[in-house]
Amino acid sequence: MENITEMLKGVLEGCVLEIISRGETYGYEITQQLRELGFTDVVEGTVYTITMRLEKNQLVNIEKKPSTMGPPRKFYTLNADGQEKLASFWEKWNFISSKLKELKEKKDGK
Amino acid sequence: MENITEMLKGVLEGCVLEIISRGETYGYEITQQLRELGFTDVVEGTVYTITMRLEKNQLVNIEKKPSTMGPPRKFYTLNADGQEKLASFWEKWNFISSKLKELKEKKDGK
DNA sequence: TACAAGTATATAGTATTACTTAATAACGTC
DNA sequence: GACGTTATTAAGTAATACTATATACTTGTA
Repeated sequence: MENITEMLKGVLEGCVLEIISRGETYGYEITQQLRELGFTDVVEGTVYTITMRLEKNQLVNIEKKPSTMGPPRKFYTLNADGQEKLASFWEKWNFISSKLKELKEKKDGK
Repeated sequence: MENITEMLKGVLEGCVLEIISRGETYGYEITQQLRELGFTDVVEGTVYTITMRLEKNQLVNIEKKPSTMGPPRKFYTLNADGQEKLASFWEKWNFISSKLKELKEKKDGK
């Protein structure tokens, strides 16, 4: 499939928020989960710019914990603002998704 | 609803391609159709940057015709490359859409 | 000891895209 | 002629994902 970068804009951050909302997790693990989901080309750098942004916008709580497998991990959880942002993300996604569905169905003559 | 700009990236161009594929049309009319679809905040300038890009990437045929309502209109139709790009757009959309659905459904415990 | 590989975080710089704003122009009508 | 609608264009901005790279800790192994 062709490059999906542009279409991921605004979507990837929502995915990260959703993954964090499932329970405490850290950057490297989030990257792996995104790749498992199917976004196989997502790399650490991309996820870290997102988590940095979440920190900067104060949407997450942070707790640093040691790891037996490498350097310390920064665990994230959503705070109230983060949950609000997540809800807003799904709202926007549902809106666009419904509009695109409308457009597509018109195409197929349904 | 909050600003959906970022989420429209990569999506709006696909919508324009789809609208053109329905039949010969021009920038101003495309803008109106997008607004009717629900993207009420889309303005001419945004659509023209997209049609300019389509021209530059040679995805459209262009025919200039006079209008009784104002200045001449530039009518667009999709060429073979444009249709390919449109198909690629829907492929990418279906992919991301299915992944997001997966993520959302896991959320709801379905 | 040295080195590679896996885990983990961080950051500077780039490309793409939608948006903002404004200019220009043709036409009808008041 | 002024104004509203139709219609195209262009310069500049902001946001985001990606590229590439650096750093550091642990384990295995040669």
